[in-house]
Amino acid sequence: MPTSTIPIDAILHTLTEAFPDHPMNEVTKNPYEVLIGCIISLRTKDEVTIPACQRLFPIAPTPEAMVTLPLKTIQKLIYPAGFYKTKAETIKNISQTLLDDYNGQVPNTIDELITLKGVGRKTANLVVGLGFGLPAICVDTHVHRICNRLGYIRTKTPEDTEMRLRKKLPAELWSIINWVLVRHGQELCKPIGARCDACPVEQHCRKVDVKARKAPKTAKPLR
DNA sequence: AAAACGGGGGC
DNA sequence: GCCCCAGTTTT
Repeated sequence: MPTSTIPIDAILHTLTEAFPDHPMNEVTKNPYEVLIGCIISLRTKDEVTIPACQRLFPIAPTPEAMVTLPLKTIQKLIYPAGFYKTKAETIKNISQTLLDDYNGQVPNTIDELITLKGVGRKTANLVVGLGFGLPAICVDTHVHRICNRLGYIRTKTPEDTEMRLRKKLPAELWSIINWVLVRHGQELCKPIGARCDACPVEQHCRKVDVKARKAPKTAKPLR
């Protein structure tokens, strides 16, 4: 009984065993801290982001506490995460906006979240999914690539992918792809040189557009 | 759609 | 030094 449908739920279930939780949710599930953690994580690896969060959150777990911290203090706490000056300003600015416009609460809708300066679609979706536990899809290049590589969908841009996933994928599976597919993409299902040998879901994969690593050049022509 | 922006980390 | 990085903002 061959089926033309990719068993996406089985694939996600298998990958969830490999990547049980989003790193940020191992630090906090508090919406405010998730939001601030997302700012710290911009263009920054998890292993640097997490310690920065663990230094900052105990000192300033709320917008009220955060706005009392001098900018320099925030900068120092998050320093190794990079972009520390901009990030500190963004963190303080967001906290003040939450106090001014949202009674100190983090809004739980994409539309409201993206009005905060420094918060875009990706961060907004992570806050909704990780902070509030609501269905949210955060499509990046990894998710986009893997969904197409599996043959689950065929789309040109991450935006298209997000739209298609909203239609095709059951809402209860939305938020888990935020970390499962990203992690999978970072560690195994890479853009070039995918490690299909170690892939736990290779049996389900159609390997659309899988690129091998280019053979190393054997010799440079001398002259 | 593409560039600008920003700074530490890996190599 | 040079390039990368789960992004956001501006042109």
